[in-house]
Amino acid sequence: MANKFPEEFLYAPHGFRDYPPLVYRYIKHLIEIMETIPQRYGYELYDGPIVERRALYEVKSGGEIVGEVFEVKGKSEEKLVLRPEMTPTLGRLIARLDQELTKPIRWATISRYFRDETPQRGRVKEFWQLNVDIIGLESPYADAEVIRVLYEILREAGLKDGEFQILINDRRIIEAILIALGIKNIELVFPILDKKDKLLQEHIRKLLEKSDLLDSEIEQIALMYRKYDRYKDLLKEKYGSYQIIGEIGSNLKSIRREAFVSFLVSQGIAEEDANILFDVSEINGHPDEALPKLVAILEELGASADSTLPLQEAVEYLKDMGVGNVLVLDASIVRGFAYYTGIIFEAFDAESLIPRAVAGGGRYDDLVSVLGGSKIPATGFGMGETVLLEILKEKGRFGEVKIGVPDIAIKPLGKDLVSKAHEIATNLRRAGLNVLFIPPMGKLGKSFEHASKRGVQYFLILGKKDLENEQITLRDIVTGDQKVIALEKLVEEILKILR
RNA sequence: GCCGGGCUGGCGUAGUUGGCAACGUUGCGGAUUGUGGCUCCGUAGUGCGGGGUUCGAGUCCCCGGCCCGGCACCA
Repeated sequence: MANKFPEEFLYAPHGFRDYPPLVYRYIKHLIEIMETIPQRYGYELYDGPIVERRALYEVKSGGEIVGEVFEVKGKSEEKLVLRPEMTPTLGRLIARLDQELTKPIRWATISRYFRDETPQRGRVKEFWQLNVDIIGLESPYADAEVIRVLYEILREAGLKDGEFQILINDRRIIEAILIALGIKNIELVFPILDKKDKLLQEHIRKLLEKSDLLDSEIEQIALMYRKYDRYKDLLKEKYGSYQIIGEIGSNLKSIRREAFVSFLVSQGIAEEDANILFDVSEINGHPDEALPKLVAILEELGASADSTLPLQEAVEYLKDMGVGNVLVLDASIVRGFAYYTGIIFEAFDAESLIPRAVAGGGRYDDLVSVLGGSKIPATGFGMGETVLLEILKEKGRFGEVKIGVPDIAIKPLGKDLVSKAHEIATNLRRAGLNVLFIPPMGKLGKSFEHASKRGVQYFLILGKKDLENEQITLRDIVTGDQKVIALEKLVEEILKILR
C-alpha cells in the first residue's frame, strides 16, 4: 500500500451494496424462490435490456418520476437511463409482439434495477425485482392469480399466514363514489387518499406547536400518532404526563377525521362530501365485511354498485385459492401511479417491522395502448428483494441457506496422485455433486479444518496405500467416522450417503 | 435535502475526572510432508481526516469525511 488509495474506495458507492458470499447467499435464496414459483404457475421467463430510453418512462406518467433515474452516457445523442422498473419495458414488448403472442400471456422476470434515491433501510439504489404479469385476460381471475403467486412466494420465503397482509382495493369503486358525489377532479383526490396518514401527522404537529414541547419531540410524537397502534404504549410512557397528549389521545378519532376533511375542504371539496370520503377511507377489514360497506355507500348516494363486482369476483377466486385469510380491503389504498386502472394491491408485513410494501401491483389496462399497441387488459405486480430480506432478517427467519457449499472434498496425498484424484472428482461432479479439490501440499489436519470451515461434511482421502487396493478413504468430518470404499462403487456410495 | 446516533487491530467491543491503548473473535504463520477442530506462541491499530486547547488527547473544542437509523420522497 505505497500509494494512498482513499479508504472509502474500499466500499461500494453510496447506496450500493457489496455481496460477499455470506450476504449474497440469502439474496440468492430469495431470488431463486421468486424465479421458481411463477414457473410453477405456468409463467414464462423473459427479460429486457438494463438500459432503456429515457422517453419510455416519460410516456406513461408525464415525466415526473424521471428525477430518480440514473442517466447513462453513450456515444449516441439518445437519452438513456438505467431501468428503474420493468413495467414500461413489458408494455413495450407486448405492444410490439402482440400479434404473435398467445393470450393470455403469463410472463415473469427477475433482474436488477436502479433508482437514484436516498438509501434507507429496505431501500437501496440497486436491487433485484420480480415482476409477474398476466396480459390479455380481463377477468378478475387474472388479478386473483397473480396475487396467489405473490402469496406463495411470501410463504415459501418463510412468512406464515398472519405475519403478512395483502391489502386490496379497486380504483373503479373509488372513482364511482367520486362521480356520485359530483367531484370532477378525480386525479386530485387519489393522492390525498394515499397521504391520509401523513395528513394526520401534520395536523398533530400543528396542534402540538402551541405546547412547550421541543420541535424534535413534536416531530417524534406526530410520527407516533401516525403509527398509533404500534407506538401507543411508548407514547403513553414517554409523554403521558403532558396534558395535551392525553387530550389528543382521547379525541384521536375526531382528530383523524378533522385532519383529512379540513385538507380536502382546503382543496375545494364540500365538507359534506369530504366527510363521506373520510368514511370511505376508513373502511379497512376483510373484504367480506368491507365490501358491503362500499356497496351501501354507493347505494345511499343513489349510484350503481356495479363497480364493486370485479373486486367481489376476485375475492371469491382468492378464497377458492386459499388466500382469503390474508386479504384486507383498505379503501385508502390507491397506489401512486397514474397507469393503474382497476384492482390494486400491496403486501405488507403485519407487524410493520419495515414500514414499506413488500410488493405492489394492480391492473393497468391502458398501458400497452398508450405505448402504441392495441388496447389489451393487463395486471401484475412487482416485488423487490430488499424489503422482504429486511423482514426475514428482523424475524431471524433465515434457516440454513446452503448455497455454494461443496458436497464433498477430495485430497490426494502426493503430487503423483493428482491425476487420479482429479479423475475421481470429475466423476463425482458429473454425477451432479459439488466437489472441492484440495491440492496435495500441506498437512491433512489443516485440510480437514479448511473443509470443515467451508461447511463440508465429507472428505475423501486418496493415498497410496488405499490406491494399491483400488480403494479410497471417506471421512465424515463432523463425526470423525471413516471407512474405506472400493473405487468402482464410489459414486454410488457417495450418492447414497448424501441423499 | 433535513434530523439524530456512531466512527478504537480484519470483525465486535472496553477504555473511569485528559497521562504507558485492553478484551473477545476471526484470518494468517509456527509445533517438518496419511488425519484436524483442545492448548500454547507469534502476527495485527499513523485511535476516520484536518486544525485547536494542553507539559500531555482515543478521551475536550471547531471544520470536514464516511457509516447507520429516521423524515421528506418513493415506480
